[in-house]
Amino acid sequence: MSGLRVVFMGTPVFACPTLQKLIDRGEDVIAVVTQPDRPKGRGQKTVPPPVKELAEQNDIPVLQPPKVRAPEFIEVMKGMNPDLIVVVAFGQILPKALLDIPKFGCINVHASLLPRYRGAAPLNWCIINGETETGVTTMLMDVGLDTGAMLVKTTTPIDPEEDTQALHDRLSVLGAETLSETLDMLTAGRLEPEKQDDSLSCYAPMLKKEHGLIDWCRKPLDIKNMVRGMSPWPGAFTWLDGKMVKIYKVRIGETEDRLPASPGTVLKADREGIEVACDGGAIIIDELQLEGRKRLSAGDFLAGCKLLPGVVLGNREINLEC
RNA sequence: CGCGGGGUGGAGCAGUCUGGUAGCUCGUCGGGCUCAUAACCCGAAGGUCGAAGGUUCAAAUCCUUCCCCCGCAA
Repeated sequence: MSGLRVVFMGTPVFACPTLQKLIDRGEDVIAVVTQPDRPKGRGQKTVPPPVKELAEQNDIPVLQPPKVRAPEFIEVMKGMNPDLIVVVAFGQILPKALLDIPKFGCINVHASLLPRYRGAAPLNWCIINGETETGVTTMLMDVGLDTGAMLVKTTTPIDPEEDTQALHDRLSVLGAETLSETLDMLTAGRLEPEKQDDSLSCYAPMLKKEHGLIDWCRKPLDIKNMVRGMSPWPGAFTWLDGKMVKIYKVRIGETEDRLPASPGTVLKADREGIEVACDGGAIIIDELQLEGRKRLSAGDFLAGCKLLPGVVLGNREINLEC
């Protein structure tokens, strides 16, 4: 408990543990700002952001401005006279007029080791690029995108088998803890903001669906990392029989000598998995999902779909009866 | 009413258009073969075909309504 008047800004599930932490600490969370309810999912039903639901459960006033840079919203925020604004995966850029309002500024929880992986999708890109370590950084926000001075940094190793979902769940909790630590230091007057070295920075842009298309011409390790980084969303995929197939889990095949096979060719398909040729080796698919169907293990998938060696994946044309 | 696919023994699927004996690949159980096996051979059990109503001599199949799952889209 630091007795701070805090406004929390965040939107998805990732932000919830941090909001919960603020509540548990007994901070005076005077308002929660989140994105407007939006049509989402099958049926396009309008649903509230996860952060909104958590806030309402705790009787915290919720604001959902379409644009936080709107002058009217800035005025509302000024009127609240917050000591601090905590921002976690909010989804909108905060203008200087907003950043200048709180006495202690705006603190952001970012899911990477800054200055690496600034931007919207740090978790995914860390895994896609095969990083072995990542973490959470809290920073004092400035007008740039994730360029503010760093406050507290927590690192954690990335397991070679970990996918984005698992990392997401871990880092969302780690983020809450890191923020808590940051607040402790803030109230103790021990924070020492450290400027980011821009020359070491890189960006993690928002993922698009196309990022998930598997290029079988790449190395086994690259493909495996890509599948991990895309799971569960947007999902790595390839084409089979003119249908989209999502690939959720793969292994790297034995790099024994093989007859040359063009990338994407199914080498073997049995309950052990579906082995597919790629550059310099093979990838074994363990878990996949045909469009409109359930997510299945390779064994279950093959029980109902005769997938024979020689079939080539990825070229979006019909080449077998399934 | 955003678009589309699907619910059939324990798992995954075919059969539905052109109503008429419940099928396939596995799994399970029993037996056999084998030094041995997740391999192979033989046999068996196991299903109100998502639910309700309707049409019909007869419905997994045709008509109506409802429930659930999933891909796109976000």
